Amino acid sequence: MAGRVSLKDIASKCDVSVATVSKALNDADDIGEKTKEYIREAATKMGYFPNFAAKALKTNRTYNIGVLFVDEAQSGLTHDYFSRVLDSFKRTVEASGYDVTFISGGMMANRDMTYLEHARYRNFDGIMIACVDFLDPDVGELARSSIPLVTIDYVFNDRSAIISDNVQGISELLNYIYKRGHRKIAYIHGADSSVTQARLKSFYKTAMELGLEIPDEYILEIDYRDTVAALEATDKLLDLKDRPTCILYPDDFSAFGGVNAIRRRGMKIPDDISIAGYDGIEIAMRYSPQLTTIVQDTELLGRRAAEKLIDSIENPKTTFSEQVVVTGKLNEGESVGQL
Amino acid sequence: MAGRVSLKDIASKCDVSVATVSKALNDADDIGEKTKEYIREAATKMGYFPNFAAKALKTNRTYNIGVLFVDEAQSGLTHDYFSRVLDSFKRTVEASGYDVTFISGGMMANRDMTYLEHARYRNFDGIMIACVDFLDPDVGELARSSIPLVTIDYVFNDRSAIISDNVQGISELLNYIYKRGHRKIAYIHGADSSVTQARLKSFYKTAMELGLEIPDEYILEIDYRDTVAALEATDKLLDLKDRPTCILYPDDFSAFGGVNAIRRRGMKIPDDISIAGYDGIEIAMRYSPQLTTIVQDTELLGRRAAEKLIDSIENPKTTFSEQVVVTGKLNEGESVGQL
DNA sequence: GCAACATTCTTAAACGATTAAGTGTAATTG
DNA sequence: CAATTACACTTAATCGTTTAAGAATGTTGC
Repeated sequence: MAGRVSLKDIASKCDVSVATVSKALNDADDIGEKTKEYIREAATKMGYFPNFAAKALKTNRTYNIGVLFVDEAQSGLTHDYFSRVLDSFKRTVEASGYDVTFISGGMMANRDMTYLEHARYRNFDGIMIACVDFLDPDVGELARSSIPLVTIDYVFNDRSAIISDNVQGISELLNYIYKRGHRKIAYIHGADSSVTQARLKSFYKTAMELGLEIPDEYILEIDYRDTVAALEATDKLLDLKDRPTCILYPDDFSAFGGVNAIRRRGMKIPDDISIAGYDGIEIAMRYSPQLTTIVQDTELLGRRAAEKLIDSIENPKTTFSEQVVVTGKLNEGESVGQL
Repeated sequence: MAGRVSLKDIASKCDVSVATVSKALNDADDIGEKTKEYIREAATKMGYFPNFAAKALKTNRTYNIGVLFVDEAQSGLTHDYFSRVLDSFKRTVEASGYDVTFISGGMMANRDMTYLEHARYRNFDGIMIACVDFLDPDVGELARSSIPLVTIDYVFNDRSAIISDNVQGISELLNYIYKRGHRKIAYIHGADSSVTQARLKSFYKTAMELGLEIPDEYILEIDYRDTVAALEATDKLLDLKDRPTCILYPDDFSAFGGVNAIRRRGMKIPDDISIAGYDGIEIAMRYSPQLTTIVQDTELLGRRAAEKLIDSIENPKTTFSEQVVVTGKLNEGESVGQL
């Protein structure tokens, strides 16, 4: 009700010094039990809660975590996969008393700041980076700073990272498709990145293990989440004399682009051709034919990232950098037919 | 490189007082031009940027905006429509030097805070509320506070709000469907809320204007974004002796649930039955048949919300509360056939 | 009975900025 | 030329906390 109540107000009300009030509320051990009780009671009665800025100024701790989250494709928060990771991350850090603030580049209080400057200005206790162009020098500068940090799906030299197990995912997916009788498998993969490289490598390795021949024209590259490019790439594959019987897409979203191309020709999934996506976005699981895909454990990815980050904030001595791998789960779905 | 540089450091380096440095950097008019230049130069050379906490403590301005964004359906940030609004909001406020921090309820620094307490603790300059249960008493408490605030798609007494024009949207959609020759139109609407009420009212009004008969069994209620419920509701409609020729869904997402029910029966869209969604989420625009839907102008919604909020933060005297209505745009798509 | 210690509180400095009020010098004015 | 004004700076208080160091009181040990 009243304007903000400060320690001073409580102090005068209780006839003690400001220091006593501060210590009482922080449960210091040089304050008597009865005094503590008395002060605490008055504090709640007066509706006191600490002034964040003052506390931050003095303690150099903000309980605020900066999140760098700039979709390369400019689709921002709309990217389903990372949105979920972020959401899980947010819930976990909040449970430990941290807030989440977005790190922005560009203009900031009429001054052009780099990500690092912004992070230092806001004095974030830690930083999470996801879904950005990791080759951006500004991002690199941030990663080289001394601020506790965790990245998702990208490993910076000697910094903690949570990465989804793309090797296992592709391998499991490919094995499943093989088991369903497919031998002619095409892979439309995403644009170059560490994730793409891991997947491609796993694809070739698994194919070799299975004794599969993969002609060069079965491998195409498009941008992630580009339904139009996916449509065109699919058309190219369907135009081949020796058509694949199954097509892998970089992500579920672009798989939908493939579906369009396939439907346009009057072909049916999975009867005439099989497809598989990656990520397990909600709509893919709900739509029919339900997509065969690797469901990323976004909940776990976000939570692990949060846990790791908080750990390195609160125990800087004992915490070491590490890469945590989170495995996805095959959703068999209905889009890969039995041959 | 060095630890943080403070005004004091610059002051001693430049042989002036701290006050002079502060004023020089803030371009006060009682500092000589050459001195300003000299100090500014030293400041950049030393890598100075202000300490946010100190500034906030003194000026009582944080340049931080709290966003309350709790999906009722627990899907958090994954809600496509609001994610986009938030993204646009974020970009706009950042351009004016504000940051965005999530307001969380529940645990916060080992104390259970209400939204308002959290907002006051962080000293947000302003607050944006979207995508929450507006009947939650905690949300109401926040709305009744004196902090500048803007809501999206809900109007609190005497507070600014940005709302999408549901009346116009439904009307335009229904008129289009009518023009395509449909007379038997069913409406599966969302759960009760101000948005739902506006749409329903508009639906009935427009139907009356067009002289349409809407039997009661054509009107069903489900939760928003519930594909399973949408599937079941669709089945109910398709089981009627007197089937509708077109079905409206609460949102694009649930429309996909309807598509499943329809496809399951071997029926084709729009040949055997027509459907329409609402929102214009990305996948709906990319998938075939492209959904007939009202595309919400999420970019504008977010931007207007940001503009309004910043205005009321920076010009508290001259700014008045108002409700801004943002109209959507009909996407004709391919899911409503010509009869 | 007095040094030593524990307990509980207070004093005061500090964090890094902003800003009203004060000071000293130079320029203007009637 | 004395008085006023303008200019360019400094002093010092302040925002709301934390925390090291000091002080007052009571307790213990020998």
